[in-house]
Amino acid sequence: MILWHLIESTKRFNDLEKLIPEVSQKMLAQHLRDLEREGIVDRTVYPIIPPKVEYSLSEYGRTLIPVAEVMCAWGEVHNKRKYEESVS
Amino acid sequence: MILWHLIESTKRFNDLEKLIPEVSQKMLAQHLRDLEREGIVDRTVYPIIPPKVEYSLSEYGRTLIPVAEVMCAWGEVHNKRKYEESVS
DNA sequence: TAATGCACTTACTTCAAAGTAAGGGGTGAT
DNA sequence: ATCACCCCTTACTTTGAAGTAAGTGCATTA
Repeated sequence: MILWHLIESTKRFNDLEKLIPEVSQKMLAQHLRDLEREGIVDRTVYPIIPPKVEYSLSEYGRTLIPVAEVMCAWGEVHNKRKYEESVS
Repeated sequence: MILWHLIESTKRFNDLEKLIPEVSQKMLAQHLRDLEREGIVDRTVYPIIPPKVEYSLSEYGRTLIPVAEVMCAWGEVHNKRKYEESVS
């Protein structure tokens, strides 16, 4: 989910919070830390006030894009199928 | 995991139990039921004694194969990377 | 007669992941 | 002087997923 938004472009913490309101601050921070530790996202801190922290996909993280896309594509078909099921 | 083994061939409940010893009977049964309800696996019961129940990927389930493969491929690269990290 | 195999289900327990709520540190705006 | 913004962290609670253990039903085997 987080990654999905970072594919599009670099995002700030606050941006991600707004884009994914169903995830709490705690979880967002934790997952971002995990992704950073795995080297999947890059974290850039600007030492200004108010603070600004940018997250982006690392080169390594970008290798996940095809994986995300194939999963997403399948998910859409799956949803469509379930929808058609509920209609009929 | 379950699906991964079913890609290869049709399997009986007991086969899956032996192939994936780290998952309990309960979980296996539950996941198989879920997968069946989603139409991803087919369940064939042979009314013989002792009972025989076969699970296989449905046509729909087979659409997941490319997804599983791309995920698996990425996972291998990820593991390799982590291994090389731990060596250096 | 008792034990075994197959394919589960059920009841109870445990544990980690996630939710909730609050704080903190520093500055700029009201 | 106080509030708000930004990016989190910490402490406590809750929830749901999975583990464990036992039971079921029928027939063959020892």
